[in-house]
Amino acid sequence: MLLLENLNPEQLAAVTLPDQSALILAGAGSGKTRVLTTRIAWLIQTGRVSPNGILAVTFTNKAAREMLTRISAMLPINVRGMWIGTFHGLCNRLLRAHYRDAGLAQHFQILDSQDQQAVVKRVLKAMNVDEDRFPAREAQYFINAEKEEGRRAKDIEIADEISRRYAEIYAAYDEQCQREGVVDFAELLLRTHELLSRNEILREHYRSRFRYILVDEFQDTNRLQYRWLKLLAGEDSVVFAVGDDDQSIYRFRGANVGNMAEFERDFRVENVIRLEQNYRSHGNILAAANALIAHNRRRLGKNLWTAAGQGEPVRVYEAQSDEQEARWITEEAQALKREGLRLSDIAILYRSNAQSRVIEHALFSSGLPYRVYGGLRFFERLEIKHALAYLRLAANPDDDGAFLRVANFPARGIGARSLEALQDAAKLAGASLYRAAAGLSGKAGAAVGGFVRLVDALRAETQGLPLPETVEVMLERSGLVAHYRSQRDGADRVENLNELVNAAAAFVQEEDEKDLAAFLSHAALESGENQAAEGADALQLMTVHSAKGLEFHAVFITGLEEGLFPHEQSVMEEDGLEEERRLMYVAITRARTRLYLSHAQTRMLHGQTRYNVASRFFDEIPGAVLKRLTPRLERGRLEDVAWAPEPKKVSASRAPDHGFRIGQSVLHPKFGQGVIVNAEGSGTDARLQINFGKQGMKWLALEYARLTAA
DNA sequence: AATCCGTCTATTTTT
DNA sequence: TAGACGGATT
Repeated sequence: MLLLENLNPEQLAAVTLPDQSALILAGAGSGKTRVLTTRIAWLIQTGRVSPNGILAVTFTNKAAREMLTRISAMLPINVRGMWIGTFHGLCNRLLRAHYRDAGLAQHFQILDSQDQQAVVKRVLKAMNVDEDRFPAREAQYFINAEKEEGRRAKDIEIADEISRRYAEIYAAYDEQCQREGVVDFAELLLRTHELLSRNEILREHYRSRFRYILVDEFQDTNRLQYRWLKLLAGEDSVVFAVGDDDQSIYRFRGANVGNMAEFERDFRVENVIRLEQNYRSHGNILAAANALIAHNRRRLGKNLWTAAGQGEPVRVYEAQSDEQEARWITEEAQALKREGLRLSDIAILYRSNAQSRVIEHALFSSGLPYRVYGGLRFFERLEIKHALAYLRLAANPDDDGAFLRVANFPARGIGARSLEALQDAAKLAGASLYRAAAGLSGKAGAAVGGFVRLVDALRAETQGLPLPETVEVMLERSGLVAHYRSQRDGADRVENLNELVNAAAAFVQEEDEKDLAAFLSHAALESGENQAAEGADALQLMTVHSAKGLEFHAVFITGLEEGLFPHEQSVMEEDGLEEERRLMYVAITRARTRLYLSHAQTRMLHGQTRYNVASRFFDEIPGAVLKRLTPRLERGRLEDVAWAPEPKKVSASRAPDHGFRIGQSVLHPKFGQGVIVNAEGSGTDARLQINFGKQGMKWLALEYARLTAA
């Protein structure tokens, strides 16, 4: 069969598995997506199932789109019948279809994290909660965590005053959302789960429809998502779960790798297939990755191999400072460019976003084009949020969040006092702001009344209009475009607002949907491109997390220092170090042919200079695959975190006369390798504070300590 | 209603 | 260092 050509034996076995649930351990670069999509195509082509019987779940819209495109390329069928999407997207689809059974408003809106936080804040204020003791951030986290455990406010075990209060906040928050007809991300999943558990007819309907369920990135599923799958699959569906425990890097947002083991048990998995042949990286790179990840204890076990040769060694660079590291990256990238490499095939990775600044600075000075991933995305921009708020009010006037956002934007004389009066009235009546507005009198009533009429007019005028025109009318009538046009630096925002019209047009065309509510949920569920894609060939700067799933010819992993990578906060956490190591594993396996690892002795962090020791990950990679580009500064192995406290400034007027400087590596006959982190005194009084890593931090008198420069 | 200023904080991120 | 936020000021 044409479909199955060029699959390796393991891939073939996975694709053609008989009707039993299976777990596919797919290593980095092992052709995971290919297996997933070919499996679907094979199921359909061999007549095991019609497209209608397929449910495929992914984590990102990007992955879902990719799957869809690949399948349509393989099969001459209409892919519309298949349900392929993210957990949230699929839940949204289900809830829209059964909103009444789910107890939701017909045009319920979806809150993104920002919106959710705003609702939480409003609830806290209305409850008169002390926001120092119960910060909105914490409350939001609490609510989401509880929802992900499948618990409602009433299910929470009250242990103390604090948990009692949080449970109350949770309850009030849910009531508020219900009143407004809005739903947060976790709610989409929980609501669907509750709907299907409660409603046997619906449950059986979907169970018998989706005979084949496929899950991508299974290691990233959280508890609720897993329960959701179990509920939907029932006894008879065949679940094909693809994942890689070694690439589980999202524990902090609820991902539960344990789901993999649980899946094996719950679904009586007899087939665990390992895809270990890597088609991406050269031998040395894989050797580094394998050796590193072998240091983790909790693994399902897997070893990548490649038919390609050893390739180049992994290059290691030690810089004096973060700035020098950045300059070196720039030079090296320029050299690669001269060799003919496309800049977009070079990635510069870091553990945390703050690290990008120095690098950007160096790149900017050198004139090398680059693109930074992360940051604000299209639908998260303020002007877009404002525009969407008008649309949301047109679709669902009870959306208080949207109401508050734009009632006085652009300014129309509705001040804080008017809004407070309105909120009081709404609270008293147990109604939304929009509905309470009618009962408001006086000056406030007049101004608010004007806004309500605007919303009504907007709804009336856009009735029956095509979506893009609805957006256009809204932009004009709301006064948003006029407002930004009059601002000196509003040009970009006006441009973005116009872009929203295009987004609506694209949505109508691609999704074959013309409903405003559908467009709004699309906006919430798919927050859009991370940054306008610049056509120019540019270096790719991103965190290791966002590099997952990507590959590059050359990869720089920067800031490989204790405290940074592995991050100091993770080292304290249970299992934190193992996750950092998986993160490093993900970073390494992004590279096809060239890999650079770099670290700096000195780094500016939070406005203070820190003296960092090289990451322990260097010690976990065999020296044979490494090639040092800088003179070797061998240092003690670090089992625990070690970094410098704040150094005292050595004033220039009393420059030390002993020749040692802060940040320098030294050798001590008893304590071994260390880094000077502080110094005081001079001459025979000179004392140095040295970080000996595992041996600890010591103050030594220079006169007696037999120190040598390392 | 807009702006200024001091305080606080500071992994990782998708939906 | 630098951004976000809340409170106070103009």
